[in-house]
Amino acid sequence: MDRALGPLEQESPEAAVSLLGALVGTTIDGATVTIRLNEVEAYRGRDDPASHAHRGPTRRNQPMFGPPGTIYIYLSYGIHWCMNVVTGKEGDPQGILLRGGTVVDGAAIAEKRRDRPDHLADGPGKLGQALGINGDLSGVRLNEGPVTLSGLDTIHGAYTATARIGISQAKDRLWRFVANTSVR
DNA sequence: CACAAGATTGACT
DNA sequence: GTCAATCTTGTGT
Repeated sequence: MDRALGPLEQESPEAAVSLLGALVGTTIDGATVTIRLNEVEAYRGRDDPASHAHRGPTRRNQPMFGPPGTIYIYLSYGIHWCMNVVTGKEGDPQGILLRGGTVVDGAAIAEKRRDRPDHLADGPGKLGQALGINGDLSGVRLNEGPVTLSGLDTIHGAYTATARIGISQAKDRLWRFVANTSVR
């Protein structure tokens, strides 16, 4: 694995914190969009009822069982492509849902994809749309193709841990991490 | 094969 | 605050 992705070998709740302030990007058809992450959520496997991997491997969640640094993309509500970064040990399904961030490069491209000038990546579906991703990229490795991740080792500011959003199970686990506004 | 639910968003009242 | 859109996936018959 790319040495810069070392933090992804940790358990997903710990790795999630290292993603705050990191830069995720795509280069598709020559167009690059880069987003600084400020909101992420950790998911695990068998022990996490809210996880897509809770009931074992399926065609969809297969990438979650891959090595850290793999990306897992799924279609939410039949409409939105959402992206996860796989962490932990290969075979032990864990992932981090990228819920939000701010566009720091390629804003014109993101605005065109979103068809609006604001709210470019303040939500998992919006972030996916701004990056221009789809299911074809699920299972691809970070920094070995069109999807990049950097800045994991950067010292970031304070953050807040809250319950995850939109789930009906395991609501007591505070695995949603949001960078405090001062560091955005 | 049938069907219910879903890691969301945006428009509308 | 409320609610429809939209369709894949997973599970059960």
